[in-house]
Amino acid sequence: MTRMTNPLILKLEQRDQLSDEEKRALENAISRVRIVEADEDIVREGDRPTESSLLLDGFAARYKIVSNGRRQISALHVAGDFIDLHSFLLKTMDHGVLALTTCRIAHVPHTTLEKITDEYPHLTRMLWLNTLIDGAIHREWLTAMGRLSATAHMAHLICELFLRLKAVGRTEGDTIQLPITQAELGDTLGLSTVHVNRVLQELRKEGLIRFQGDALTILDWERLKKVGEFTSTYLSLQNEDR
Amino acid sequence: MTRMTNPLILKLEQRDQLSDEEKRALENAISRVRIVEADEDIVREGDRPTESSLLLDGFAARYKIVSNGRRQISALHVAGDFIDLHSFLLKTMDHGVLALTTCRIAHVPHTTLEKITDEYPHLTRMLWLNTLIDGAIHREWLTAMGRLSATAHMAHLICELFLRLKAVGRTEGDTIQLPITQAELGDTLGLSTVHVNRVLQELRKEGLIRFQGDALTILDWERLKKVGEFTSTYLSLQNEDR
DNA sequence: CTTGAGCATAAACATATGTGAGTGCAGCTC
DNA sequence: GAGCTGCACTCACATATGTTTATGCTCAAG
Repeated sequence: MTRMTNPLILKLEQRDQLSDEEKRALENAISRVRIVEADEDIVREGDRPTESSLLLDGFAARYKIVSNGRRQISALHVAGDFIDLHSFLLKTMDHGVLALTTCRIAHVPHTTLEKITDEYPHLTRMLWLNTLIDGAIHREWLTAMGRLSATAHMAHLICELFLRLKAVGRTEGDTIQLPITQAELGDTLGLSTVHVNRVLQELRKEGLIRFQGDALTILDWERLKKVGEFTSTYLSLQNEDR
Repeated sequence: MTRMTNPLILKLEQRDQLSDEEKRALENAISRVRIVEADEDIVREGDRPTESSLLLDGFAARYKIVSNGRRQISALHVAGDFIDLHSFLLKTMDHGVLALTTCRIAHVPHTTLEKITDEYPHLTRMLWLNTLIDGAIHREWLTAMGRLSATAHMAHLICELFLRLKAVGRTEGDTIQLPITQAELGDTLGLSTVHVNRVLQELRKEGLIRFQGDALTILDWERLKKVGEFTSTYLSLQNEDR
């Protein structure tokens, strides 16, 4: 495998400086890299992992199945996301994580994480920050789900994904690769597949996006933001002392 | 004020042991206590707090207002909850926090939190855990909002609040004091006030709850859990080494 | 004792979104 | 190149939930 910047480091460095020692500690934390194929579980509900999974490449979704078989996706993960860092302290997974595409995953043993919390306070805060941003995204999704129309909600999600992918260098101009089916989008937004389709058509008709195959292009960022009532504050994209 | 167990310590000790030194560090972290009246903001969106607020008594809500004036509540907080611990690292508040009742609030300066992360790794992990549980609750709410019926969602919320209040000794038998209006419940569940009323009537008619004034009594826990598809795993109520 | 505010409740009606069933295309496999 | 399979996409119809407006309680203020 070619040596390239770990996307987690890329992600954290947008929020605060990391010392060389901290970066080394992170790089060394990775014990092994694994490939998970699309539609396979990366972690299952009820598992008690002894290591956490860092997504190096691909798309993954945290999800939960409810009684009538319906599924809700509570988070979408992209390169650089520490998928189940929370299992380090929460111990038991209360939801599963699914690979939406082929995923390249690095593993960090919980014992290593514990050592980091013992020895690197600032790096610990940065990992904590990472989970706090996940929480902020959850809150934003709750607001969008509860109080925005389906169309606005979809626009919001697209804005968010674009910025998150941009933060880890995964955009090409105004285009992102979004290899997610409409059914999966429905499970993310809490909508039916049919309605996802209607909503996407509307965004297309309004000239806000183009979405063919996996390539999603943002045609009018300002209007898309407005439709989705999107502000990026919650993503904490500023570099600050933390 | 009478000296009584800090509800945060109570809350954390359900999840793992705290040493005397850690408890002392927590007690000492509190710089001043303040009363906030019902319907006042505790923190406002856009604020950059230099201290975090710990709720000692009362009910508070994290909320966000969207364009047409509608409001979404993304979290309900009870005694022992560290309302905006995340502002320690996220810096800028992306939402406001409102007192739903008169609230007694302790303040912990961010500088003190930083010192704790430098000196008390295990206590740091416990505070981190605290924010992780908030995140787990967010995910659960997302699932309930996206994929449960309004009635099930309400039942779910009631189950959760009951257990969370029980964990800090705020239940009397099967009854909790829930001084929250139906409009506020609507903003929490993403429903209209009218529909909240319908749904509560249904739960009453089914003999699952009694809810008069502020007193909410659970009449049939098992059936309420079933209706709300509630499992408590996500609340991490087990004591474990963390 | 009256007034008014804030809520819970109600009924009639409106609509965003869900459901079920089906079509057609693009890319695989054999 | 025939036949699958997985998706995007459509249409007709169903329904959960929202909206508007109004009523009546309860409790505090005067």
